[in-house]
Amino acid sequence: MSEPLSPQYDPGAIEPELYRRWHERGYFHAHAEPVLAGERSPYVIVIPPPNVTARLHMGHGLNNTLQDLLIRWRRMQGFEALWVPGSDHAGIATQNVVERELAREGKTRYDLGREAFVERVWAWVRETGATILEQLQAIGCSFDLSRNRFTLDPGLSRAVREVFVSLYEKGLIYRGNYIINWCPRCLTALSDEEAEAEETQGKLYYLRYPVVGGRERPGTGAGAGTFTFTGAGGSEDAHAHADAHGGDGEMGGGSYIVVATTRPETMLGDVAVAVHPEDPRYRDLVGAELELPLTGRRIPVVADDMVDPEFGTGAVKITPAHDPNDFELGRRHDLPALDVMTPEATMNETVPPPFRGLDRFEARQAVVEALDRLGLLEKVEEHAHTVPHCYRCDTVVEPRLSEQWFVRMRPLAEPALAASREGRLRFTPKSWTGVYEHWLENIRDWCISRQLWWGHRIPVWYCRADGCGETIAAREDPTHCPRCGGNELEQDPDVLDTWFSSALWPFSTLGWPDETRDLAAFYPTQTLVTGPDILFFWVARMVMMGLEFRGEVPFRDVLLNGMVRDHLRRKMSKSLGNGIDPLEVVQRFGADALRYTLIAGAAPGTDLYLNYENLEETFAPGRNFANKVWNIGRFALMRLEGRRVRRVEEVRDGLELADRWILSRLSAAAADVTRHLEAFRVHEAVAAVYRFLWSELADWYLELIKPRFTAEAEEASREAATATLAAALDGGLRLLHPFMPFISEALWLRLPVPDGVEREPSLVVARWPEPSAEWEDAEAEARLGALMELIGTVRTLRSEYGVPTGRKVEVRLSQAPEPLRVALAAEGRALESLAGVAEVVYGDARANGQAGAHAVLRGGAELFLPLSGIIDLERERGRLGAELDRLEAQLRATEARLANTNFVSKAPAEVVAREREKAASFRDQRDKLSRKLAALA
RNA sequence: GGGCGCGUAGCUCAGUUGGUUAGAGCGCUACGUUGACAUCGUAGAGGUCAGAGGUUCGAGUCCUCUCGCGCCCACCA
Repeated sequence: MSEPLSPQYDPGAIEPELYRRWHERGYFHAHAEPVLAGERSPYVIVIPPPNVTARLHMGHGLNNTLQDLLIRWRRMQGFEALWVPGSDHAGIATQNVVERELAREGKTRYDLGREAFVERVWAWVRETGATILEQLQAIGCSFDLSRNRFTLDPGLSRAVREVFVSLYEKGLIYRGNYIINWCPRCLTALSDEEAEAEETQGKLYYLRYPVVGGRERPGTGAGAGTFTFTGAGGSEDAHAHADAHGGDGEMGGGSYIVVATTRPETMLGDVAVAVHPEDPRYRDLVGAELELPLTGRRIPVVADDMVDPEFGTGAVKITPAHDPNDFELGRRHDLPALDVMTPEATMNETVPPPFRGLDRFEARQAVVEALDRLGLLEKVEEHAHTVPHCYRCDTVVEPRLSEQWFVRMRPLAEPALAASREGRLRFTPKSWTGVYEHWLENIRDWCISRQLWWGHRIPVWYCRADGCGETIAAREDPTHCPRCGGNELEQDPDVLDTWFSSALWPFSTLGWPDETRDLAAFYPTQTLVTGPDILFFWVARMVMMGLEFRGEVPFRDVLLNGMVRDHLRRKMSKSLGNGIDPLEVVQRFGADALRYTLIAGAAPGTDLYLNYENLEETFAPGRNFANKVWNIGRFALMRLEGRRVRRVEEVRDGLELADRWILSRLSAAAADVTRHLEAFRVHEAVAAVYRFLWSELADWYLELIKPRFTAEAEEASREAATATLAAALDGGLRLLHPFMPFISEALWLRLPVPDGVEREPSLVVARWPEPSAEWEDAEAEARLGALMELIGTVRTLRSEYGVPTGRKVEVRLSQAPEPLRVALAAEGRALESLAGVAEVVYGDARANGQAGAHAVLRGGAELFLPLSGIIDLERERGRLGAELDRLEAQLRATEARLANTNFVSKAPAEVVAREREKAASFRDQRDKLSRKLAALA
C-alpha cells in the first residue's frame, strides 16, 4: 500500500506536506458553535503577537513551540482548541526601520509628510512584515490562520478607540504636564517601563553657586556673613565634607553652596537649591538667595525632607523640568519649571545664547567648561549610577516636563492585584507572582502618548474656534465641536503606545467591542505563554484591561518561558552574532528535533542554553530520537502492514507477559505525560514519552517479541504480539504527537487500524490516551522487572569478565522467586536472545570449587555463571575483594541505623522493615562473597 | 537600597509532598556487521548534591549563616 520506509528519517521529505494537509483540512480551525452549545469546552491561547519587524529567532521558536504543544495536547483531549495568531504593529520599532530605510535614500519622514510616511510603512508591512507567521508554520505551529489579527486592523483599531474613549469618560485617562521619559533619538515620550535602567560609569560634578543675599545670621557660620563648609555644623560629617570638597567655601570675599550633579547641563534650568531642614551645615542658609551661574538668575535655598544629607554635599540643585523628584519638590515649594531642552533643540529663551541649540552632551561640556573658567567647578568625581535608556534604541533617556496623555492606573491595578491574590490568575513558575504583585502595588500612571506617526492616532480633537478650546474624545471622527458648533477641529497629533493595543489583545482579537460569537465562546482564554521580560509591558496590562472591559481575567494561567541564551549564557542577539536560525535547524535536523530540544530544555524557571558553535551537539539528541522513533515504526510496519490486526481487548486472553507489561507501561506513560503537562512541566512530559518509546518499547518490548514473528511461532502468540505492538505504538505516537507532530503523524498514518475500529483521520484530531486501570498490571511489571534484572545482571557479568559475544553461557540459579519463575517460564527464550544464556540450571548456585561469576538478585536469588577456562582467576579475585569492601561498608551503615533506637521506634514500620531486609541482604551477600573468595583462594 | 532565584557527574539539566544503593542526555572508555535503527546496541568509569551550622529516626529536599552567579524593582541628585 505504501513504499518502504528508508532506514533513516528524512524530515524534509515529509514535514511541509503534512503541514499543508493539516492546514487544508482545517484541523487548526476552531468552531464557536460547539462551545456555545455546551458540547465542548474551549481551550484558547492568544499568541504574543510578534512585531511585524521581527524575523524568527530562537526565542520565538521556544515560545511558540510551547504554545503549540499545549494547544495540540488539549485539542487531542477533545477541547475546542483555538490558537489565535497575529502580529503587532510595534510603533517605535517599525517606524525606526522605515525611517532607516528612508535615511538611506537621504530622506526623513518630514520630507514625506505624515500621510505619505504612514502609507510607506504600510507598504513595508505588506511587503516584508509578518513573514514570521509563515516561518512559524515550518515548526508546526497549529494556529488558526483564519483568525489572524494585526493590531492595526480596523476591528482592533475600533477596540482601541472604544477603550480610550471609555477610559477617558470614566476619568481614567487624562492629559497633563508631567515629567516623562523622553528619547532624544526617537523624539518621543516613553513609559516608565520603556526606559530601562542601565548601570553606567558617569561623573559627579560639584558646582559652586554663589550666595548673594538673604537671611544669613552673623555669628552662626564660620565667618561673619560668609558660609563655609568647614565649621558650619561642627560635626565630623561636616569636616569630612569639607575635606572632600577641598577647602572652604570662600571665593573672592563671597561665599557659595556646592551642589553635586550628574547632569550639569540641567543647571541652566535650576530654580532652587534644596537642603535638608535639619542639616546644621545649611540651616542658616535656608531662605537665602543664590546666583545661578551663567544665567544671572537668582534662586532661593529651600528646605525639604527629600534631601539626603549624606549624599554629595547635602545640597541639591532643583530642576523641576528635568527631574521627577525636583518636579515634586518644585510643586511643594511653588517653584516654576524651566524647560531647557526642547525636543527640537532649537532656540530656547531660558537658555543663555552660548548654549542654545546644542545637543545635551555638547551642552554638558560647554556648561562644565564655562563654570570651570569662572572658578565655579569645584571638582569632578567618577560616579557609578543607573541611567535610563530607551528600550528601542538604547539612547540615554532624558526626563523632561511635557504635556502627555496618561492612564490613571491605581483603579485598574486593584482588581488585577486581587485576581492574583485570590488565585484567579496563576503564574508558572510561581515566583513571578511576587514580581507581578509588587509592580501593581507600586503602580504609577502610564504615559500612553507617543510623538510618532505609526500607530493608533489618539482619538481626541481640540476645537480651535476662538474662545472655545473644547477637548473631544470620540469613537467616531467628529465633524463639528459639540460645544460651539464650529468645525475648526484639530486631532491630537500623537499616537498611542503600541502596548495600549496589545493590552486589549485577548478580547480585541475575538471581535470586541462587538459581542461576537467568538467572544462569547472563547473569552476568557486559558493559558498565556510568554517571556517574563514583558510581564509589565503586556501581561499585567492585559489583566487590567480584561478585568475592566470584560469583568474577567483574560487568562487563567501565565506560563513564563525562559530566555534563550548561548552556551556562554549570553542573550542571543544579532549584534553578538551568537544566534541560531530556527529555520536552519529545521532544514538540517527537522522541526521535530528542534521542538524536542526546546521542550526538553524548557524546565520552568530556567533559561535555555544552546550552543551556536555546535549545532550538531545541540540538536542531535532530538534528531536521534526522531530517528529512533522512525525505526520503531519501520520495525512495526514490517510486521504489521498487510496483516490482520485485532484489538487488544479481543485477544486479551492470548496476551503474553511482555504484552501485558508494555500495555501497563503505556498506561503509566499516559498518566505521567498528562500529569506533567497539567503542571506545565513540559521537559518532564517529553522525558516520559522518550522513556516509553525508547527505553521501554524499543529496548525491551520489540526485542522480546521478535521470536514471535518467526516461522516457528504459534499463530495465537503472533496475533497477540501484533495486536499489542499496534496498540502500544499507536498510544506512543499519540503521546508523542504534541511534542513532535510530524514524525508521529507520518508513522501513525501508516499504522493499520484493528478490525472494527474506525480510523481517525489524523493524529492532530485523534483522541489523547488516558491512563487505564484496565491495562495497569503491577504483576506483569514485577515479573518482567525481575526478568530484566536477570538479563541485565548476566550482561554485566559477561561484560565484566569479557565473555565473548557469540559464546552461549550456562547460568545457575539457587532459586527463582515467584515473579522471576513465572517470567522465565513465559519469556525464557528472551534470556538467550538478549543475554546469550544457553541454559538455566536450578539448584545450588555455589558450584563447589568452580570458578565463576556470582551475583545476587533482588529477592535473594543467587546467580552463578561458570567461567572455567574463560576468565583470569587472579583478576576475578581482585574484583570480588573490592566488591566485598563496598558491601561491608554499606552493611555497617545499615546496621548502625538499625541500632539506633530512635529510628526503630519513630520511623514508619515499612521503612524499618526495608532497612532490615537491606541489612539481611547485605549480610547474605557478604557471606556468600566471602565464601566464594575463600573458595577461589 | 529592596525583592526573587540559582549553585547536583567533564557539559546541559531532572530529582513533584524529606524515605530503597541520587538519575537522564551529551561527552568519555571497552566491546559489538544478531534483518528496525552505527543518528544504533551492550557494559563501564565519573558525584564529600557550593561551604558551615541547625531541625529530624532520616536532609540534595526544611531552617540559619557564608561564598559565588543571575534576574527584577527602586527618585540618592
